[in-house]
Amino acid sequence: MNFVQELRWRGMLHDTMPGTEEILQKETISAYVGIDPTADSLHIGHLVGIMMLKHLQNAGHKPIVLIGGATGMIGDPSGKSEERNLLDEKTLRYNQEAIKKQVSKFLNFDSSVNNAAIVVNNYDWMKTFSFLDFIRDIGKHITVNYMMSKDSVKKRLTGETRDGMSFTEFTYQLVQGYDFLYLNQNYGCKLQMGGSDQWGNITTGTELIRRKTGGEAFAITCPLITKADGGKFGKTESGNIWLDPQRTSPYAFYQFWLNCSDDDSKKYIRIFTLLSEEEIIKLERLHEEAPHTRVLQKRLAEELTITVHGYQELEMALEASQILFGKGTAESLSKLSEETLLSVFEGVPQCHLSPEEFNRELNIVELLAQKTDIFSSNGEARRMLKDNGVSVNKTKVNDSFMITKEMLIRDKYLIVQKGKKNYYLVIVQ
RNA sequence: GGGGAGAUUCCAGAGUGGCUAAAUGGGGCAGACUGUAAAUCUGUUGGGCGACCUUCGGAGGUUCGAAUCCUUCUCUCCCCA
Repeated sequence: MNFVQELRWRGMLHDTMPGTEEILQKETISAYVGIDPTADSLHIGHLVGIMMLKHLQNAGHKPIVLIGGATGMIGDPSGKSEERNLLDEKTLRYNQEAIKKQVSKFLNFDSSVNNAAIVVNNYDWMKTFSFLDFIRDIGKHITVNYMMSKDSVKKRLTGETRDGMSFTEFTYQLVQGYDFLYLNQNYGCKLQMGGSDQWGNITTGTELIRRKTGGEAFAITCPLITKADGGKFGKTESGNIWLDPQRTSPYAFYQFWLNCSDDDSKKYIRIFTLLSEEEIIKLERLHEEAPHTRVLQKRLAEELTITVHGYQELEMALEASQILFGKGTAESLSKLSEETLLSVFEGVPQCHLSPEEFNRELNIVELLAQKTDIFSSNGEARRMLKDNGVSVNKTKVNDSFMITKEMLIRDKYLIVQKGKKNYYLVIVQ
């Protein structure tokens, strides 16, 4: 199976430029995907692009990860993002290294392989490119008419909201187009891949290459990842799901995938794992037979947690899930060793209290809203208590509940739950 | 430079002197049901136990009383030159 076919059955193919499949068959090429270095970690929204590169590399081609140090400062007009901040070079390099480290869990960077992945940063070639040079050497080749016809631009000018658009944003596609040209000339890169929202930007690049050098260049886009309920993929109440364990604990990461809806997990397992088609179909059949066992979600969560965090962290996440969602009781919690307890609750918000607070009995409302910031106001805490939404050490409590020293697990810990899934660890010391 | 429209609680969007902490929808959170799912239903969504306090772009003013009227400032969008 070739690369394009692979993407197709996995539901990762939205559009290709004519000739793309042929050139991939005919020769070994290099292709790139761009990533904005806005943080020192990737989040799971970046994973689709990475997986495209992964399949590309598996098919024998050379993947290039382009860090958008320059373009990231401008901001794509199609995104609803606020004004971008200028990253200083030090932060930029730091983020780049961090991102490379994460990407290397997926792609092979071993330079002894002839299709080893590489990371480049467009800041390196943009920083010395003067405005005058740019408009003369690059801007000349693309007409404003052409640029205006892009959806991302049109939407801003004539769409419902008519936001208007700064010149800077308008320039974006040209800068991204130049990246492609640069990579084409310096790395022989003939293909750019990205989300379907990138189509316009990518074709500006291929157009630029054709007009300036007469060279050939191609595009592949994948559908934007959606959720069955229409929500934005990769976001939870608490924000992005990051690959960095400091930002999203392996437990939370595992839980994210485990909580996917049935429909979504069918899609995601194709996109985010390397399982074969036969195996996925087999898993789906198992899932149909006994949906409640969530075969697909479990496998998806396991595969990804292993790739990103490793076996050991997966074990930990499984154990934590067992304790938090199994038939955990106050007793089972108190039986845990301190070490296990802490590892289970790693990544769970923690609050610290001094033992003096417990010299007398402490009212639950006071604890939740004043001593800690589990709730932002007394009223909210009371409301939630009244609605039967708060548990202490796995036991539901009401608003007259008093906390005593004796309730502390190992004389130090108190497990507070807001609803079913939101845990808080109160540490008394 | 000229003209017009607008800025409301997380978002969208009603409200044009007292009955308005502010309709409705979305989103969030919780409860029931369940598979730690989806769908559905229910409750809740400024703070305070309460008397009350703080909110409708900013600042002043009119009034017994203002999100609503006036003045001024800031910002956004549209149209004309």
